[in-house]
Amino acid sequence: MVGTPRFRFAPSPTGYLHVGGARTALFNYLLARKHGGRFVLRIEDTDEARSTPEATEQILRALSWLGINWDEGPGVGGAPLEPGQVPSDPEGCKASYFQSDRAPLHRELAMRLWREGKAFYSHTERAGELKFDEVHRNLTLEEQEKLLREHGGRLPLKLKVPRDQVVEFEDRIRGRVRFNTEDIGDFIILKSSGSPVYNFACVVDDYTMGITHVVRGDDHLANTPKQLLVYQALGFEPPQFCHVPMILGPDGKRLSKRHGATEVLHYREMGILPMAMVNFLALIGWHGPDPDREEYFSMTELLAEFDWEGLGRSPGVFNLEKLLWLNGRHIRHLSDEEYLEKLMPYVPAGWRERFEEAYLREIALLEKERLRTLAEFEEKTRYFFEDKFPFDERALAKQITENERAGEIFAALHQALGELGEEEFQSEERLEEVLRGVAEELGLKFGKVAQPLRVALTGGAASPSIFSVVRLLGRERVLGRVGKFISPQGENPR
RNA sequence: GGUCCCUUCGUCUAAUGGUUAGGACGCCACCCUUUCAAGGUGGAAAUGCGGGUUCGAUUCCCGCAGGGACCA
Repeated sequence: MVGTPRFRFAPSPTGYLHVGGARTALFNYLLARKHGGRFVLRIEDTDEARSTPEATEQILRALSWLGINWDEGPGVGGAPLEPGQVPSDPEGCKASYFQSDRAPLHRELAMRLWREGKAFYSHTERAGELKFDEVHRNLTLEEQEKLLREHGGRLPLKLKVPRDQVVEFEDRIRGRVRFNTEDIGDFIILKSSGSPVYNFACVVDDYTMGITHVVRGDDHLANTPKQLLVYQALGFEPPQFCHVPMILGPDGKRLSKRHGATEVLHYREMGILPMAMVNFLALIGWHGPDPDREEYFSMTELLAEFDWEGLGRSPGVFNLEKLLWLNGRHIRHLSDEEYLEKLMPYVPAGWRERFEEAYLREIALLEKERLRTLAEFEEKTRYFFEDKFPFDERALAKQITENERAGEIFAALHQALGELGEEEFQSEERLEEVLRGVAEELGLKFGKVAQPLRVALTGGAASPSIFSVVRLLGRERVLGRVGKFISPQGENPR
């Protein structure tokens, strides 16, 4: 099939989009863009019991959040399929991107296989009871109709799989892969309820949607020979397959909930930037052409550099630390304006109401170098917005309650800072002068004064520049907070 | 249990029939510094095991082990 390459991502809406699925979607998206192709999104909602509209909605939202936009799929082109529509009308068959809409087509083609003697009814419902059903697969159509009637029209339809044949294909990542049909056996394509089985619906849809490249997780590798047999029976030309390795949890097992968040949208709540997530996912199972290149990628850079060549074959462990690091890189890479815009949803509404935008902005920019996630902002800057904020026990002990000179230091600070007017509080230069003066006066290194002050003002041992903190907090709040610690020894003897 | 897939620092990965096995996260140290970050410099850290083929294997082949997936 020459022409525009067509890639697809086909999730089942039985739950949220997890990171493994997101990565598969991303690879397809990048490959489609790279090769001037189309990226198709198909919702495989054939499992009626477990599929929900909410899950579909969630998946679409997650993909959109990541910036993985589909050229065709829900909301983009398409209409429900007419009952009985067959692939003589290929455009029409692309019409619906919900697999459930396509059931008539699946049934139609399954029946065609039956009429052609390539599929048969069997009452050994449970697959695997016997690999090859030598009795039923050899019945004539008439005999099968009779059998079907005897079972009230409810029998599964199985594909008649040729015996002792090698099914092989060229996988884009793994090279030649071979299976023997003796290990596969006849398998169900239509359940007794009349609904198609995954391996059948998938083939019909991929083919009728004109998919040329099937890039999916290698958990599907063992499905591929079965699908190839379906292509063969239907007389359809198969697409090119590419099985990407899976993403594992830190214990080397398939990534699952017990490893922490596997839900893509959960990372949005954590304050991960979508582009950081994309960057991170791209780096599992793929590497760029230049091994010494830094690992930061923008979408533009990914689109330029991503290709088949960099794809690897061994599974990768999801490394949260690296994601957080990359997220920090992406945060710092944002322009100030972009950063502020992206940060705002993570700033408590009350803070935005009660404080001036300029104040918020300054604090936000002070933290820009320090954040690994946007959600961290709230806990890291609470002392700027609330008078009640938590104290780090160890810092409090070290710098204040167990510091013999704390009372003296705070008295001197209170005295010296108290002498400054509101205006002088706005000059970090002036503040530095005064604070260094206090240290000198007490015969202490500057840090010995700055740290207790930092703890008193922020509750912790780490913060932006102490001068910025003092300035932004302002005279009143600084004197208030310092005042409380003037005689800690007296109040709180150790 | 059957079939298939995978195996380089803790993790993501690069490379080659001959290299000091490279980069990145994390870790450690140092620099910067009022702290924490950020940034910079340096360091520790890997070819699963056993056989072959070969002058030489981490690379090719075979077994094993471990992990994973699918089917049951």
